[in-house]
Amino acid sequence: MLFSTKAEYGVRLMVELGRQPGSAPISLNAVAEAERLPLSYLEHLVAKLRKAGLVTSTRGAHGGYRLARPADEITMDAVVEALEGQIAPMECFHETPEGKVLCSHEDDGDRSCSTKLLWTRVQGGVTKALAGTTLAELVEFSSPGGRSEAAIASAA
Amino acid sequence: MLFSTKAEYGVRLMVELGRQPGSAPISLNAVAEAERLPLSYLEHLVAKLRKAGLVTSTRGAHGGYRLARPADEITMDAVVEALEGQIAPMECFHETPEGKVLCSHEDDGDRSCSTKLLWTRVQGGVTKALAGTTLAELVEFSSPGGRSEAAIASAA
DNA sequence: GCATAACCGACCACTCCAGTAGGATTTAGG
DNA sequence: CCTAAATCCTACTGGAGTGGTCGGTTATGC
Repeated sequence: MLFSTKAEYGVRLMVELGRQPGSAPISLNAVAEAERLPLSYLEHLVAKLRKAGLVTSTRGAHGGYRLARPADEITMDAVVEALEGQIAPMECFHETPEGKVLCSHEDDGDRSCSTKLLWTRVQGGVTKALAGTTLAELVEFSSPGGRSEAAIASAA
Repeated sequence: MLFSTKAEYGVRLMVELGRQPGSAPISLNAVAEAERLPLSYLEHLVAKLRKAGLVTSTRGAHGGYRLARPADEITMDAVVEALEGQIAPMECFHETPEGKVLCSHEDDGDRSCSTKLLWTRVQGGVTKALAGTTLAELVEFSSPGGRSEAAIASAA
């Protein structure tokens, strides 16, 4: 598996929040029941989403969570990265702050890493798919009158 | 990490085999020393590659491994899949023998899975990158007079 | 027949995953 | 003010997968 259930559950959580357009916050309990997911586990996930600035919370009775931004301004690379950590295809694969790609097998004077080409392409494919999908799309897709399956293919 | 070192080591192994154009088999020991990888661990990996029909082996003294096909006829999706198992972005993501994508959250009468759109796109991006890269490319890229870094970007 | 190699299976330490548990804190409503 | 509802926080745990190691068996060239 490329991703664990953290991403799976977390994305579902975000979709659930995006489904309600009202300004009232939604309790985790409501999300847990709607998606049939364990509440106590969702707590861990939503904490990551909050720390990443993707959702806001209001405490106390009638509290809950809201999207921090409109759903069409939330791309899924931010969501998945908040939940799973940095998305790299491989352990040896690091990204410098300037966005340059490094492989730890290169900088020790060795010949250039034979697998770098492959992992770079893979990462490109994943990030393009994630960054090219907004939460709004998922909300629309999952709603009863949502778009057809044909929409799945289009990644651009 | 999307992939473990099994894919990393296994791909290196394949590149090493592809580097020698001679017909003589290459011993695992030679590969292990060239790439500084533990021999006994490589044994497990090469077994998977052999079972997948990607390499052939000859036993006994002066034995070793060869690519089962020319390097430009080996695409990396087969290699990675042999090493890591079926490449699915998510546990709930199954592919039927006919190539149809199923999500286990759909077939129990539920509404269509809200995350299917996303994971389908991600998988598409990954498989496109893997299937669009041949072993021959990696061999050429890693050789001393190999192609420039500019080649990394091109995924088509 | 001996060194060299592929093969095979058992084992092991470690880490991460998925989830539970228990409590502390905050807040709306009565 | 009290209480129920909710977020928040930390610690713990069983299980699975990772990244190896080890010992032994079989096959083969010299």
